[in-house]
Amino acid sequence: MFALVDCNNFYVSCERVFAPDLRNRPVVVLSNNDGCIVALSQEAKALGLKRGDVFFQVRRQLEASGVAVFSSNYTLYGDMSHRVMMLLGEFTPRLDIYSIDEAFLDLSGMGGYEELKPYGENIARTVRRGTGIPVSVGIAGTKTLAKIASKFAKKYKAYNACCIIDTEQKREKALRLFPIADVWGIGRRHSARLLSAGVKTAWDFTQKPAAWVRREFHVTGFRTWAELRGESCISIDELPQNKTLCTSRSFPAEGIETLAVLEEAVANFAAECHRRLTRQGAACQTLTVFAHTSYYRTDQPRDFLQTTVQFPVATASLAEIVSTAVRALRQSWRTDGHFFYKKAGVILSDICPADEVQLSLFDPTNRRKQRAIEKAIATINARCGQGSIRMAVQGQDKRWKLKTEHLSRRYTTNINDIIRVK
DNA sequence: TCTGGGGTCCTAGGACCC
DNA sequence: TCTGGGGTCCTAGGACCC
Repeated sequence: MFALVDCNNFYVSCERVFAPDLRNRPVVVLSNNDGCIVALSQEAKALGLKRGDVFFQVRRQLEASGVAVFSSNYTLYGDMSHRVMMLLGEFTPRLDIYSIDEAFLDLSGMGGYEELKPYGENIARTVRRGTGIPVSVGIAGTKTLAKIASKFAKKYKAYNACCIIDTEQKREKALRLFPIADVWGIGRRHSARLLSAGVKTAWDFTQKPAAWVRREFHVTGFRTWAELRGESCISIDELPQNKTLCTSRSFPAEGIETLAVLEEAVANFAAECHRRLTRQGAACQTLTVFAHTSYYRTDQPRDFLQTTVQFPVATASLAEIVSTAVRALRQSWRTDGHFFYKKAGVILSDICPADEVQLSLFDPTNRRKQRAIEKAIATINARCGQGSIRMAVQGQDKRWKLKTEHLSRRYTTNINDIIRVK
């Protein structure tokens, strides 16, 4: 059996933990740059607001309805996520962290309903008590069915935060109620095609012949079909390793027009990529830098820069990654025009474990010395805060900084922001 | 004025090998 | 008239997820 634990309206719930007056009030959380809505409370959904709504277009409506608005505070959400996952880790030796707000637990060896139901309820209670975050738990024999069970647990209060699909009768009943478009693995395209084939619910899909599903929806669709029928095809992945790693941002207002400012931004993106790369104990062989103008502006010249560089030997070095990114940007910078770059980013790919790097006979770099320096930097940054030591090209003033006009405090990660109880 | 940021997997088709 | 059979690797693009 698998359990899927899903945090309810995660970003909104994180904000509510530290601002209890927001309970029962409509709340939305915005994307970077306060661009669009990425998370909403139930009350906000009831007002007709949707994920993806563009902030400046719905701003008046938000003000008129008294909706609480937050810029996204990833420092807070990341830390809260970590706390939730730590608690979940105590319930199973095999935890599969699927996203910032979801994780699968391997419950193999557990007993029947009488044992699972209190166990699931206990998971929800423990997370709620330990972090303040409400969660929904779904338990079933496949990951796809567990996802469906968690949706029922979230929707109907009577489940007491834990829904279990453990018999054929319950499976059929659940699938007959479940719209095909909401199934994990069925996106907009597939659901449109399924609807035109007369498939409205998850149950309808399971009644289609295997050969048709395999032909029309390839192996991924076929796996979803089999999982819905109770055959487990997607296993627990305890240590997912990134295959690519990307740090990118949109810039506020007009964007960036000078190379110096863009260089500083790209250097910081590269440093962030490096931080995430080394946290996984990995190295990368390929680096890509890109920058482009706004897709929405038709009145300005457009441009898309992209340069990819192969490292001679896979690297995990801050200096090498940052300097290579900056060099790649300079290389692709155009001098024959004047552009306002609205977004830029750094992508690391061909990622492998740092201790499996293929060395080169002709590599002139002193890797041992380099590793010692990197280790010292990492130690100091861990002790004194990220960015205490950084590359000079990363700059100080962050001229490319994001717009975050509705940011909450870093309640859990900065001593100056800690909540005060009077 | 203003429109997010991060991933994975699969397939088809081209280029190449014997 | 009639153009083999078996592979690998790479890339672009599509579909999906949160």
